Amino acid sequence: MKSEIEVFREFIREKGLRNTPERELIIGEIFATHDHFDVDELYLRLKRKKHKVSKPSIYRLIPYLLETGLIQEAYFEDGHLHYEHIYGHEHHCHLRCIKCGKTIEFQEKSLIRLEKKLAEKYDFSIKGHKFEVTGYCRKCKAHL
Amino acid sequence: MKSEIEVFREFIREKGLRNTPERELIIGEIFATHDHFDVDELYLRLKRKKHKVSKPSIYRLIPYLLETGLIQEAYFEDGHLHYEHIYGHEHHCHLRCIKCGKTIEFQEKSLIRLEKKLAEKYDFSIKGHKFEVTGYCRKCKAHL
DNA sequence: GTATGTGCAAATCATTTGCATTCTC
DNA sequence: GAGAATGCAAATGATTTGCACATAC
Repeated sequence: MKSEIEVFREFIREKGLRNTPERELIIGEIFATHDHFDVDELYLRLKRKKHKVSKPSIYRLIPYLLETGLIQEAYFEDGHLHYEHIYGHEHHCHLRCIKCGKTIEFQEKSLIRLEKKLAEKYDFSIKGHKFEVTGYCRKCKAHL
Repeated sequence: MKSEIEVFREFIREKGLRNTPERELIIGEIFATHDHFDVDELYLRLKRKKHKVSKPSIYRLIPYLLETGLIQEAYFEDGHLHYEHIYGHEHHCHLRCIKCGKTIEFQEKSLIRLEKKLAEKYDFSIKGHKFEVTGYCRKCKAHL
């Protein structure tokens, strides 16, 4: 399987754009942990490692990463979007605690079937889906 | 079935808060159409009808409406949240066109079963779910 | 060499907040 | 009459943009 960077380089080449060390640093950092991320947090992680990358460069890169399918929007919370890298993962959904933010990822093949059914019924060309279940985790529901 | 306003009045009373004509106007406007709404659009709709309601009043009301379950967040798009009224509707999910924004609502009982399964498996107390399928509608996929 | 990408600072846009005033209970 | 809610204007925070400079191709 191609690495994330290779996928991105190919995309850049096909589009006639230019690659830069900043972009590779950002992508490297996104894939450095399994966690979800948001722009500010990603920026701080890069800064901590003494990498000189500005926030606008991150904001400008995100649409391309979405387009390549390397990342996707995960959820909107605390006034901003949170993303996750999906390249190399199976598609998954989220079970998220409203109180502490704990997130569990799970796979659900039945949703793919449902997607196909909808595509047919409504004559849509499906690009993806987001299934988010919210509630209280074991610990938090005990203290409600 | 109680009207939306009655539900809200009851909530206000129980909480020891105060009701106002502004709040009733906002709620009335939210339920005046079947469409989704966002704050700015709702504000303009009220303005057009010569109703004097400020945006902060809308913003301050929304958390209460979410708490009563009269409305819910529908999706984040164009830099802000979109809501929909759900009181009196069956729970539904969205199929949305990425290009033109056309949205189809559909019901899916199987998701409730899935929710229950997850609740058991991960020991969560489930509050709700959001299932959003995105793609291109018939018209838009023709012009890709 | 060209024109894309970068960082900075300023602008924009959604949302929140402080505050004086008004209104509900 | 006390405390909530309102509207306004200012503050905040996320994101975007203009621009001069750097650099990838």
